[in-house]
Amino acid sequence: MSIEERVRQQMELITSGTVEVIPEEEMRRKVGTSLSTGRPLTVKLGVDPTRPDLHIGHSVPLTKLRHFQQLGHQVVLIIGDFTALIGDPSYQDVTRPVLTEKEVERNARTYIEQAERVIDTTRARVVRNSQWLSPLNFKEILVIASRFTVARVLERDDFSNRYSEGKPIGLHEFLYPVMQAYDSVVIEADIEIGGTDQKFNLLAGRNLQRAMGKEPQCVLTLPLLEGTDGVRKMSKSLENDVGLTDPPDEMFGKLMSIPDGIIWEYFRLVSRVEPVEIEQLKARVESGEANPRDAKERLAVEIVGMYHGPGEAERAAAEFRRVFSMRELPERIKTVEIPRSRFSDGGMWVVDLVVYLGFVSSNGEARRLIAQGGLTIEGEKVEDADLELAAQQVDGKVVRKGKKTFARVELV
RNA sequence: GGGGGAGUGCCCGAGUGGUUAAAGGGGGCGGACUGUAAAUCCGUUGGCGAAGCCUACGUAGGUUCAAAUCCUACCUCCCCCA
Repeated sequence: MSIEERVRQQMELITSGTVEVIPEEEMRRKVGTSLSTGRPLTVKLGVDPTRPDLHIGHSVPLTKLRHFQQLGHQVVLIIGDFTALIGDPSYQDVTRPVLTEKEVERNARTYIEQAERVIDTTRARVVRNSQWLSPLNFKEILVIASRFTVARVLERDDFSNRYSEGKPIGLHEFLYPVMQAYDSVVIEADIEIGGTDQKFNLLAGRNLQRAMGKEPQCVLTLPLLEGTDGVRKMSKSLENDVGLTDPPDEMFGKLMSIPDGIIWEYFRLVSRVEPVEIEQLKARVESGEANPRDAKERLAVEIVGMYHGPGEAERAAAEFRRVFSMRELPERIKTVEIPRSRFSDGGMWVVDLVVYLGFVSSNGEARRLIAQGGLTIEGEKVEDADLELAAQQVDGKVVRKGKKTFARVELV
């Protein structure tokens, strides 16, 4: 096969699912040079260990890294343990809270573990940017920083919005893109990938490399995954995320709760279902032949399968049908032990029971729950908030709050 | 260094002496409906075994029969000028 043909093949996989490749021609040239010299390209992805968990949104760039691995290139995962101390100001409307080094380190470790679910970390270089950022002295920092201008940084919407709204911008936040750019200089990245929100930071790397006499990297941006609310970008802090370590049932439920409108985006970005098949499925739903619920179920099975295996995915699907479609009891219900002593004088007050089970955090909330008909014991609705329960009325019985919270009581 | 402005419940935000546990929205919780934990609609959303009583509007004092609202000091933040 000719070099040109192989370049074309590689580019097809590389550019699939991307938003922008900047500049595309240069990327093609790099791939060509790599193929003809046998030298793999260095592909960089930087992640900030500001949070202890990765969610399926993070798997979008990780999946792209895996594509590069498949093509034989060298992947570098940069754990931004140093940059995390500042926090990326991209698309933030407030200064991020400062993390302690200990928190960052703990997050960094879980990041690596979780990245292993998507890429082959044995073949990837995993490095921490504190390695080279931490030893820099003030003079060196000034030399690097002088390659950037305030006007340039202020062009960014996130900064200019905050600025015009009178919100504070820490001086250190200006240095964030500078540091990320310097990472590219140090590891001599050929390509850096990131979400579209990273475009400025990614291009900063390209500019700094050029300014410092290195070959500038190409930049590849990927779409941001919307959260399960279908409105905002997926983020743990917005609580609209699907965590990579979420248990199967929870992961499944969260995926079933996404609005219909973003089903296809999820399929494209975080599942392994082939594009052709996605299009067919979409067409069937749009023609009314198939139900969106079924498409969503398919999606949930795929994704849960990726992280927990197909067996667990099927189990979670069956469980979901049972609990939410059929309104039956789940297969596994957590058991809560209650000492018999709580029943000593006559019985246990329902309100106490609900609080004890951890269903609510106050008596008032328990009363409200009962008043609104959201509490059942062994399938029977509790109508009276003053109800006293005898031991045999609850022992071994299933208490249910709303649709999705269950506990089996066991007296000890 | 000078001048001005702001701090309200989980979040945003209204309220400038009394019917204010505090409008409205978001989020949460519950219910109805369904195709699902979508969408939509409705209810609810400080604590106390619920009577009444506590606690709450940056912090501490004060004025008043009565304070989120007025006064004083302090803390924190922001803006403008230099």
